[in-house]
Amino acid sequence: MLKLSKLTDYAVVALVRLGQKEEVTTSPVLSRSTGIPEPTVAKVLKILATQGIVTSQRGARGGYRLAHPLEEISIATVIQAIDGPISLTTCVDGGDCDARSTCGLGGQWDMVNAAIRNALSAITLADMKNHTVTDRLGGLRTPSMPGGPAATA
Amino acid sequence: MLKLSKLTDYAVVALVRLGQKEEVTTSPVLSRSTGIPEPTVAKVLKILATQGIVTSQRGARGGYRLAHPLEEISIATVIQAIDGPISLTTCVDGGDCDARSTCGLGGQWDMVNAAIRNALSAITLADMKNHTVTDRLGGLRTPSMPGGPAATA
DNA sequence: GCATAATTGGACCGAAACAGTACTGTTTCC
DNA sequence: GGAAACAGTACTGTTTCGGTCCAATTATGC
Ligand code: FES
Ligand code: FES
Repeated sequence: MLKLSKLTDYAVVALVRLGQKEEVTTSPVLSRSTGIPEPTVAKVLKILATQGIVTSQRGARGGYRLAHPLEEISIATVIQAIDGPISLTTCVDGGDCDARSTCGLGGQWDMVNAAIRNALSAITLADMKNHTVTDRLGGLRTPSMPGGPAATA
Repeated sequence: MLKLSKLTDYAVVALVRLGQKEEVTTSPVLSRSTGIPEPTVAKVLKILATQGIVTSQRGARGGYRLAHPLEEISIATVIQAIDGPISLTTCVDGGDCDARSTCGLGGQWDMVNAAIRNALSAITLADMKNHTVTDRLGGLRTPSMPGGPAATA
């Protein structure tokens, strides 16, 4: 369905909320603040900590804190942290595709991957917080897009 | 992992290959030509037929043919045909998100969805065939991943 | 210095979606 | 009438995802 995992959704919510606090924040507090179930938000924070997006402080009086300001964290970064690398197809530069020799379009998917990655990198968490979408997305237009109503059926 | 299904990959390969033939082409021929297993390519073609991307001719001497020229079929169209709608998060306009009231970022994901959809719509199957990437992607620049202009505020 | 409590870290398990396969039915040409 | 090819449906195995539980670590308080 080309939808990112719910964990990523939660991650963005938690990060934005975390960006509004200066102090270190614990998982239960963040859970109460966001409405996300405690174990889940804990897991998300854990992953984000391993990826260096948030810094963690273990032990009592511990918690999490943003490693970078909210404006410098792009959606792509969060997605890559949670969902793994953004590579739409299996036949990327690695190449475990079985039909690579015959398919004709060698590694042409990389172009698509780059396009998506750019689109995702252009949006930061600060843009999500308050929808001050600048005109940075102005270059992205939707062109024609055929195949709507099942022309032949 | 934010990767589209393998079926979609196969669909693009099959469609590009189909675009190189003027005649109707059968599933087994297409399978041999692309290296995709027969049953799988048949399934993909079937789905594409229901979505109106290819037209089918039943009976003996039947087969499939492109419904539109290769240049008019965007990647987004194929993805939507196979994988369903492109909606990255569960909390889109529908709104079955459980944390909508507390999360703060109302329906801000729609912006992200639109960005991806546009990026995907900007690439056609013809662009995949021979990497004649026009300057259509000129608008998609990689904006210095973290810490871009941060034009918000 | 030691016990205690709070909090993160990593591992485990069940569930759901996905990919692939097989079968049966309908349509068309020879 | 027979054969070839698409159409639709159903089933099964696999993988990934979402969620939960227990162990390691650190600050606090006595
Ligand atoms: S389908 Fe994977 S390389 Fe072409
Ligand atoms: S997380 Fe779904 S609406 Fe905010």
